[in-house]
Amino acid sequence: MGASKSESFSDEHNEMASLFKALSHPARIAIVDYLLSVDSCICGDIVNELPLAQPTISQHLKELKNANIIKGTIEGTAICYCINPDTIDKIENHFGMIRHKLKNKCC
Amino acid sequence: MGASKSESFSDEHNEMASLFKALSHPARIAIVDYLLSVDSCICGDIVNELPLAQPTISQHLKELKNANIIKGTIEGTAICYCINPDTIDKIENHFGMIRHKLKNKCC
DNA sequence: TTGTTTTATCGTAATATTGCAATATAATAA
DNA sequence: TTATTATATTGCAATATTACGATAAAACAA
Repeated sequence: MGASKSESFSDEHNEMASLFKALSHPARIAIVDYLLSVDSCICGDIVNELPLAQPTISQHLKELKNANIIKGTIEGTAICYCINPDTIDKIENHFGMIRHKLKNKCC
Repeated sequence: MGASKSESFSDEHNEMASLFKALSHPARIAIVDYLLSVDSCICGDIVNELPLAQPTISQHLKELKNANIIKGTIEGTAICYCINPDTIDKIENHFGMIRHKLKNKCC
């Protein structure tokens, strides 16, 4: 085989796995970090910030967009990218649940 | 190509990406969830909980162990698995940083 | 119109992941 | 010793990901 048996798992588990998969590459972590490092949204200059070719970055941005981790709005010729706080919330809530359950355990 | 250019990114970005990669499969999310769902550590019955063959689960457990997300201690014939709270802390701190930086932004 | 700039898509090669049967290993029991 | 039980490893096929050159598309400028 090779494909993951996602149909065997719950929607919740698949959804969280998809979010983490979107964050599972250093280039995508670096993109998120860069978007956070400036005060406003970033219009256009992400390609110059990373040591990857433009089509590769475009592909990584697409994955982050598909996972709703970032949002992109067209501004003339460029595209402005921003973090989507709602998705950050979702991930934080997941770890809040983990933290809560860990309190009841012996480890 | 195909291999990710991890040497081009910072240690911090690579480390976070590795943690998220370990959580990027629904079976591994389900394993973590199961370990959290009982009051004590789990000795042995993870294989019966998931719709995957024993070698596949062993492989997923290995990845979670390599990422320090779970710990395993030998108990006679079985192995007891537990969540490693330190790694959960590390991930939570990362999102704490993201949350902090998001407050200074316009989105 | 033509040219420029920015981002997306296509095509493809290199590499990684997923899943499992078969087998091996390790600890205990009989 | 020989079983038995629990987990790990090996080997391989199927599939997914990563990266990038070439090219396309979209918006604007001259």
